[in-house]
Amino acid sequence: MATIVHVAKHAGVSTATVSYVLSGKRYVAPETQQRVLDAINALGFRPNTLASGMRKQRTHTVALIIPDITNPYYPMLARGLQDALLAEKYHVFLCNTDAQRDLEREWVNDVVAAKVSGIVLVAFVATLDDIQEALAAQIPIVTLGERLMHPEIDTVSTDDTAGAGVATASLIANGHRHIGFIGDTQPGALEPRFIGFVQALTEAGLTVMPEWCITGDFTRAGGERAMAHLLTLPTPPTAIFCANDLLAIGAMNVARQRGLRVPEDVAIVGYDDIDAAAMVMPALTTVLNPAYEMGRTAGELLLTRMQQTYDGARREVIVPHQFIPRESS
Amino acid sequence: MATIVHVAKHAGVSTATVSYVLSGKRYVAPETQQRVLDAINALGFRPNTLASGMRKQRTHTVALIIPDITNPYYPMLARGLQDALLAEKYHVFLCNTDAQRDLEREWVNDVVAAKVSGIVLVAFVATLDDIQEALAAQIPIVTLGERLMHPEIDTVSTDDTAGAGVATASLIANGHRHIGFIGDTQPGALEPRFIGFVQALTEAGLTVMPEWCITGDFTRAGGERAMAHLLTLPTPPTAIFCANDLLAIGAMNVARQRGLRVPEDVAIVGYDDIDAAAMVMPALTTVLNPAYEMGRTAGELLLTRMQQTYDGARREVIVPHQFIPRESS
DNA sequence: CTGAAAGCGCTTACAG
DNA sequence: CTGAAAGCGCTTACAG
Repeated sequence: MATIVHVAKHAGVSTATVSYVLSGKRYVAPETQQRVLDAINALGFRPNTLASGMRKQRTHTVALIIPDITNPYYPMLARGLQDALLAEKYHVFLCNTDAQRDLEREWVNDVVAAKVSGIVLVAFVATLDDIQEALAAQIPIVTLGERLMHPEIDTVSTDDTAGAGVATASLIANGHRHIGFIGDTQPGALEPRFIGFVQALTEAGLTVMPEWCITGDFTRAGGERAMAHLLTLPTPPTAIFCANDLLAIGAMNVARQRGLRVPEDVAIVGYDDIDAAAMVMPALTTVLNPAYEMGRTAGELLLTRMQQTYDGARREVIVPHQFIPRESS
Repeated sequence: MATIVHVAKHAGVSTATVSYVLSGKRYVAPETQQRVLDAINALGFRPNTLASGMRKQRTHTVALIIPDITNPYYPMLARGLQDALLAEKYHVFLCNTDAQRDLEREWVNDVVAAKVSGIVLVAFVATLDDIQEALAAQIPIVTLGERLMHPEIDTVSTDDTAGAGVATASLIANGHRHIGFIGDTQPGALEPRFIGFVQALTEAGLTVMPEWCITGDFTRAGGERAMAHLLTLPTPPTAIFCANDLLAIGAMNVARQRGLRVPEDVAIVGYDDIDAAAMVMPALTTVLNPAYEMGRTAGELLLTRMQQTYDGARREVIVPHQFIPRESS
């Protein structure tokens, strides 16, 4: 394997000059430059990224720290990030935390020790305390969602309240007056979807009926249980906004098993736009959770920090949601 | 940040000794060892992996080179790999090639230059030529599928022929005699699924009807088109084996739109067991493509090579498929 | 316009 | 049982 020393010898220059033609950090006479380039080609030289990382204490890689790549939301996020980083040829470390605090903390410290150039963090439970080492090491961080506020951490998020509002409003626009909710009515990461639902009803002058608002556990089975319960009520809602697609698909299956037509007898809207949403029958109306776009945005924010083209105050970008009307409403 | 030099001073030993207590590669007197350990704790020392990688020309990371993490098959594979590597704390690089040859080649060369400790490669088009640098650098490689045969490359694969055979046999066992196929009847990566189908019919003494074997393009739309075509035939098949779930879901949707009952009027079986397979109605009978298990196995094979606990001949492990009966057949 | 040389933080062959 | 020192392959402050 050729090193910079071989190239320097071959071109009759110092290693410093080779390094400078590679980095462009100082002027090199055109003819010298050409000789170096020729030598690089002749020897098939590839700079050893490890050695340069060692000098610079940065490895030209970005750590993506997420709960679980197996959750359908994250692959898109990962791809968006990679696509943003591709042109600059950053590598990406994939780190799964299973949303456990000690793992979130451990991965952050671990990749700091590995001298990554930047971190994209989807933290479910970590606090600022847990990422102290990264902050101290001055490694740029972008978080998804608004959990980790810090003057030097950029964040990208979506406006779930608005997304839920649009989805609910579409039901109202279709003439529904009896509208239910399946999801989480309690404070937590997904509460904004409930808030958006409530706001939309209120703005339309409708009242929120507590017995139509069910807390389910965000699985298909949870949706089935919630729907089964709603259907025992004397007057069930004619439309339901579900806080995610799994819930919606479960609800839809139960409705159809009971002989109800969707959307004629009950209209159903979900949230996220997972793959299955387009595949079920009827295809599910939903709100796209823009994972790809968020990943890409995170990558772009990170790049400006890593390349030091920006080092001002905290930025927060909100990626627009997108309502996807299909057949279930 | 504390370095090995600080630890050595603090413990009153040489850096060599610190290094040896860390690696366990030579005997260190118990008391000395204790002093070093205490110093490490006192200073919060974390070895700089970059520096050690630089010396050893290996970074304790594994590159996962796949077409696209966004394809629902690969997240499971990635997770299986990570879980296998977790105990040994290897990092993983995620590399998307979009199944393009130049990208496959480029990523391999790139991660070789980055001195990864091992490579898990899902190559769609690369040949042995394209991975020459990795071979030359003696970096252990595990490939998925049987495309890249080499005495030093371990591979893990599934027996798709057998899986397709079991799925088709289940249809025959249910009394079907008119069985169609949607997928790819031509040579290629998914041909084994057609071969398994043909073998099962042949073994049962049934004839393969060419007009019931449709080449679709492995999307839901492809399945819809194929099914629509089959239904124009004077006597359509009463059961269909589809070479993947997307195809099967498309076929099922068209059947139901035409008023046919599944499985009573047409039975349908898919392949892969993607998330949506369990969510559609009726839930899809399918064959599990054991992505997680394959990732884990790849990780295990790689580990033995990276840790040099094995360096014998090429190994090939075949991960068992699993038939998943549900409602569509 | 370019070079000589120190240094990033480890590991390990050599020596005793 | 342990240490002194070379070296992995770059980058960059210093110098001219």
